[in-house]
Amino acid sequence: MNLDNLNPQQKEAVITTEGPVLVVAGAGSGKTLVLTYRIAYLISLGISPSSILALTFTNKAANEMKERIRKLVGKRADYIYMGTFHSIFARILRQESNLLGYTRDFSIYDTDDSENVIKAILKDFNLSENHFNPRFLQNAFSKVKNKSVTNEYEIEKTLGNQNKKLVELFYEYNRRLKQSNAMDFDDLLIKPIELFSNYLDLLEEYRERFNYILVDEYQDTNIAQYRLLKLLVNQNRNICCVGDDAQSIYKWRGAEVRNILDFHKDFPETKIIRLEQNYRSTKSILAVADSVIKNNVFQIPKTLWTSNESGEHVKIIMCYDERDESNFVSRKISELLYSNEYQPKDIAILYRTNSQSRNFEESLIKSSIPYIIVGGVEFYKRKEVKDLLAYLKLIVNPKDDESFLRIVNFPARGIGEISIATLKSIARIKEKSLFQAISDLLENNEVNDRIKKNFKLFHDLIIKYQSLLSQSNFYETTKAFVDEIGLLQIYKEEGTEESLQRYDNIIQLLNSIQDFQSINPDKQLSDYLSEVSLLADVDNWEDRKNSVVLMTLHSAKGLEFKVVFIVGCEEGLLPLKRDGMIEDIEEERRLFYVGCTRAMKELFLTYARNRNRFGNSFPQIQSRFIEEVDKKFTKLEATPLAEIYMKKKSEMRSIIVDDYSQINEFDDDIIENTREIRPGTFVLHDVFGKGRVIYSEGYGDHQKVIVEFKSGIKKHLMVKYAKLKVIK
DNA sequence: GCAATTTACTTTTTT
DNA sequence: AGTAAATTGC
Repeated sequence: MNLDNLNPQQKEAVITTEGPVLVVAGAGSGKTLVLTYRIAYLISLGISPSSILALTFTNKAANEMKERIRKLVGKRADYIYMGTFHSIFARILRQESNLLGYTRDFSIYDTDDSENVIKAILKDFNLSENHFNPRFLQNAFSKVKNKSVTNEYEIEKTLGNQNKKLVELFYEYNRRLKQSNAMDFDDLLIKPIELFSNYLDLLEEYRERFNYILVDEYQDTNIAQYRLLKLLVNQNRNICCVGDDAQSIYKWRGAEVRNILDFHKDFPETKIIRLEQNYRSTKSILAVADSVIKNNVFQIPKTLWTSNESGEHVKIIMCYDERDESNFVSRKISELLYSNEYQPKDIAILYRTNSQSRNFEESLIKSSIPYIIVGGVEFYKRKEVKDLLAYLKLIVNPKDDESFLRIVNFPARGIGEISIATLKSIARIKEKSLFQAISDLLENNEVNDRIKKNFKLFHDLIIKYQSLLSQSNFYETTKAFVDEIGLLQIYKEEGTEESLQRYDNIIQLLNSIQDFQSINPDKQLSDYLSEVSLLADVDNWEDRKNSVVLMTLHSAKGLEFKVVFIVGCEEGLLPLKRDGMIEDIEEERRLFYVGCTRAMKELFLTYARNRNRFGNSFPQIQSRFIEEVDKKFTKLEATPLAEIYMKKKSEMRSIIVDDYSQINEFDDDIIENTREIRPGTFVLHDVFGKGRVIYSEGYGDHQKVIVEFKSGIKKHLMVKYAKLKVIK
């Protein structure tokens, strides 16, 4: 194998195949390259691909890596065990499920499902949700599992509050999941630990199989994952972990940077390799990122350097408000696209919270810039999608109470609150799942016939499709099922924009089932459901679409773009403040660092003077991270609106100190004016006819635009003289 | 039991 | 401001 295009450290990381290796890889230092080459190299040495276990952070990363390895070693790449911790161990758990008292068709509950289970428990225990916040409990339970603590005292300590009640609820929660033949995300990590600790011969089997273990994004593994790794590593101790403590951004989810620091304690013979040359970014971008991250006290000292050119200055832009901010970004993107230096897919807009995407969506539409939002209300969390999936889960796993409750009366079939309460009490007495308790309800003389009839219909429906599923392929069965309950018809008849969207989503879901079946002809419906539950937002993003990408800073981890906009760089937003508290300032700083280091050529940092939150506008202060940036590498700018606002504000201050009403009136005027003619606007010109504005600069009498007319010619015009009329 | 209206809550970040 | 939950009226 040819390793000539690797630098000495990268090469060492590739060819040190035996024994524990820790690769401390700075941002953009070719970490993915090293992992792909390392795996390909192992295979070229004659090592069986199926003895390689490669754990990544997202499915997307796994697929990309597999694709790249395939290019190097061909078909053999298909046999590598590669995927996220969750998906790999879900697969193993399905195989060994009976040892743990689950069936192979167990359901996977997402965070919302878990929260619903907790709500149901609180109700049954007569506890107020005000006193026991379900979301808090869900979070706390997850923490216990992430830390993989098992003894009661430790559980109590982790749950906090010295509250025995919480421990009781925790046990009840797990009991109910087990009874529903369901696992939550964390179970997918701790159940394997349980499995391997109880069945040592089985552990030995897996240890032998996975002779080479590789872990990507190691800085974001939690204690449970680390324990799992330690269990699986065999006497050869061929484990290679790649990570960067500066990019650890999932501490809130239980990730432990200590896993990096402590690695050599468990593996004293570890070879530590540092990758410090950055191949991705310009000097300016790297310098900006570095000047901020060095304010963190807790970090492994390292010097990331690059031989790339200095490049453009990093731009810091002050905006008036969030709409001005999104308009600026759209304007700038039009400009970048117009220069023909960049394509839409080269550009990313990164923000701290999903809710920030809305304004950008609006302004990008107005400017006719193709875009794609990664995340937000994810596809698989939408009501209609979850409903259909709940039906399928119930058909596959009749013990799944959560799915049962979700769809038992949707579409409406006359099974209301009272009917369900009756069924619940029967289920509790008989110690059966809700679905299984239906047959008991039907034989119960105290239940009236109307209720019985409704349950009977529902029961027969599910039974029918259970048997259909065993007879024909699951896509056909699902399709027939959707037709029978008239799901598509319901949304079609409603006819609102929202329900048509839902219609499309159901179609899309059916298509994805069909695709899954044709790609994996030997797999079952439960495999599909499992895969779908473990998809991340980024996994669904097809970058071939050539669109500007909008996503959270978290989702951007591991990706790179030629141009990056980090928006909303304001105190309270980035770093994010909640309940008046900033959770963990160093983690927020690392998040900012991750954002900056995604950029290859150009980086824009924007902030707004005012921002709407919960319907009210609040004055904002620029982020401390912007203060920390070494200004030698930046250029400070302001949007026209922000400039006028600042000027006006200082003038006003000298005249009337407290009367802000005049500022607001003034603001409305200028906002209206600059909004009218902007990139994307269609205009009519006396001489040139119809055209579209593709670039705009300046404001008022100084506003200049570039218009592309129908004839194809582009004109630079001063709005003041051009007498443009806005059309549509 | 169901649809329509009112109220409450939301903005962390995700497998 | 926008959405989900809760409450009311039929």
